[in-house]
Amino acid sequence: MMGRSQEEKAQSRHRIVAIASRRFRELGLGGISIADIMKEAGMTVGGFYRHFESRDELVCEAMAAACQEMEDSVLTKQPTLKLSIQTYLSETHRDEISSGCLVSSLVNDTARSTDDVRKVYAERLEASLRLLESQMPDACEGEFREKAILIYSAYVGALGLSRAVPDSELSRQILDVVASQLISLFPV
Amino acid sequence: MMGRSQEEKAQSRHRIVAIASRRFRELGLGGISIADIMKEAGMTVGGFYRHFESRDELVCEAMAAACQEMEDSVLTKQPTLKLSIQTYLSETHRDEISSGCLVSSLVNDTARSTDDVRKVYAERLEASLRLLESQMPDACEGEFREKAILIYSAYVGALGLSRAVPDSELSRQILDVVASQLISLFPV
DNA sequence: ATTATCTATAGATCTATAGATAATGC
DNA sequence: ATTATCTATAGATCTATAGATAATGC
Repeated sequence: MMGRSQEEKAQSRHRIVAIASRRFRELGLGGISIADIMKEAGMTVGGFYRHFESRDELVCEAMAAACQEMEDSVLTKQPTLKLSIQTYLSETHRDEISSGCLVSSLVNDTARSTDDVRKVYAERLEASLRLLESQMPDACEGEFREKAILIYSAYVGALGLSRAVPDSELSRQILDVVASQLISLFPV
Repeated sequence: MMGRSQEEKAQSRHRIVAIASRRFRELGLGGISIADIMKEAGMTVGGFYRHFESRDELVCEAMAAACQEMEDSVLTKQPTLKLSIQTYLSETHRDEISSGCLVSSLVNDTARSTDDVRKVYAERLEASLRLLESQMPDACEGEFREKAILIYSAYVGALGLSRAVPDSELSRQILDVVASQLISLFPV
């Protein structure tokens, strides 16, 4: 119906990526159609391919955007390992999947995806591991990276399990006991 | 084309469930069509709905079958905690996803599924936790169940991450460092 | 007669493209 | 003139159903 300025086009693209980034985390990489993403961005499906070459390109961009978002929020708000553990393994993080960590919410999807997707994912994982290493208290003897890998594995597993089980009591227990054990393993 | 005996029907059903159970773990719960599952079972799509009321019913049955399979193989073959850790976090388990543990390969799919699916999943998780508890060495002071939850979270996270990252060096490192740290945390 | 499976297809949905429309921007 | 978006649709695919076919089993 309308022509639009280049600035509006850039805003449209940003809106598409932001919505895709949230919906993919919530519903999985195959859980929402391009038509529905465009509708939520206030547009129709026909405009999509002037922004992206393919659906896969949007998947990569949306994952990269989710990574950047994590980078910005996490780095500033979690200065200590204890706070990082409590935040990652919180009921809030469990319930807000569409704005949460994609390393957990898309781990199965990524394993079944293209190499492009997996590379974006691995960059985010490496950044998270580096952050954990930097938060490791000096009291921790031994290799920081190895400990970071154990902590992050427990993160991804515990958050994933807490979202999968139907029993809310068990769900909370998983988050709580993994958090408290990680904290006691790596004392501040 | 043909009529078949009731015994053959039971075999057909078993074949459908066995194939679905493998393919769902490999490709995700939405990653393969009923037509393709039936084709792999040597039949066509038309016969499906005399066996199952809906696709969802097959998903539940296939997951329950995968659970039973785990129950049978794991219980007998992993008498000690150390062996359990080494088996779960092995490159073999990582690479044989279609016969591997569904708690790891379908954790994200389950979180986005119906309550029926989530209940089957939770039963499997509880059985695995009980097994881990029973393998816990007496030297471990403290609550066995809490330790089992930490170990299983690390299992699910580490195996998932090792399948998602594109770098095979990192993939192996994740499995190795999580396994060795778990073993040192819970000495035999 | 019943039924296990087949062929065929309706109806829904999804990706991607074609052509129209109405602004932008030289 | 260019282009950002729209409407419309082609072509593929998926779930579920209808009706036909050829054995089973009373």
